[in-house]
Amino acid sequence: MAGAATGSKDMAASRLLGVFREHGYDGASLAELSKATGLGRSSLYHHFPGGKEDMAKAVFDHIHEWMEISALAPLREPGDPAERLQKMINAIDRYYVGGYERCLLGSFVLGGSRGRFQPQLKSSFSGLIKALAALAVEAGASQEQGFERAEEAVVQIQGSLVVSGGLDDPAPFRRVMERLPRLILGRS
Amino acid sequence: MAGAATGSKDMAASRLLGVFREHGYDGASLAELSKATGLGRSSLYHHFPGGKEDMAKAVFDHIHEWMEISALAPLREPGDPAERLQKMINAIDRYYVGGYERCLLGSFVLGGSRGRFQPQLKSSFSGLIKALAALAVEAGASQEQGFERAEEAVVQIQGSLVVSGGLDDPAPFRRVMERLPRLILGRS
DNA sequence: ATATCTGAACCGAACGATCGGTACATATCT
DNA sequence: AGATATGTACCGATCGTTCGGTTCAGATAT
Repeated sequence: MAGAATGSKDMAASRLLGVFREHGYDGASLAELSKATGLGRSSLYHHFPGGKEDMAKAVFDHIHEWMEISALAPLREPGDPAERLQKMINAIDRYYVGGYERCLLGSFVLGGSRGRFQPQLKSSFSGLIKALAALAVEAGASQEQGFERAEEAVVQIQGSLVVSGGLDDPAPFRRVMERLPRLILGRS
Repeated sequence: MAGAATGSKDMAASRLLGVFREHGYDGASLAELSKATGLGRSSLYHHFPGGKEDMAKAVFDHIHEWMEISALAPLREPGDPAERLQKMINAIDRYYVGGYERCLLGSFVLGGSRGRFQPQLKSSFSGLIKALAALAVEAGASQEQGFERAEEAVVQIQGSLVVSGGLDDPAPFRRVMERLPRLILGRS
């Protein structure tokens, strides 16, 4: 049992994530956070002494870890760029349940709590863009092209989640997922 | 002075818009809505008997009206498609202050209050997509192509507002604004 | 003309409920 | 015993909403 030390806290964070995802930061109440985790109020404050804000930070860590392991790691493996990109796309598709689930990052950006979490948001978005840009460069793009393609990819992912949510129709998200390989790897 | 009858209610709605835009639905408190409009709490309830939800609905109407007049009307005028599109792009750019201001539609989609306003959200997004699609078709695209381009345009606008907000950098939004003409009107 | 009535617009105070957060005594484990 | 974890009861602040009451322009009545 070497690396399994993150156990209970990580479990809590994933439950908290669900609540923040559904209600946003302001909309997520301690009552629901408590119910979702199965922890009483004081237990929550034991694990997250900084209160609600601390819980949200833990959720960011959780997301960061997920992104690193499930989305970015495949991009850095050896092998065919197209295959590695597809692994990441599949991970993202699973994460957003085909476009039916909201993005917590987007929710925090557009919600009233942007300022509080700007560093985490910035780090998440730029990390994602950088990893995708590296892959694009590997696939033959120039540094500048690679960055532009990567930024556009993240823009389209985020935008499609908003539009799919607004239309109550996962099709826009699905179409973006299909466009991603050509967008990142080039037009041929 | 014929059509100026929408006066005070519309004025209030535009002030309310600012608060909802900045704090989201859950984050916007009656105290701030009152301060922003200059109306006391109970005066707000006089104009919006349905309370906070009613105020948000009024804000949607306000947005719908703005979109119809400032963004969509130019698209329907006679004249060069590229020029008409550029008018709309300029209007959007002004509306989001070059990427520094949030989108209320996106905020409501990603926030906890999506279900309450789904009809309005759906109508706004699909109206925008339809108008852009019509212009694309006029510029030579097939029906299907036109719709795809229009959807992608809205996806990119929304996505760039999220990414620009997350990175605290208006550049992604600006780049999308620059890409829009080619995206809608075709590659040539 | 002037007194009377009406109703829209407005207000601050107060409501019950819930908010995020704390204190503390009791478990549970080592 | 001593540290870690949890449940209960509670705090003041703020939430969205409602209430009682005032102001004042304009219609109506005499």
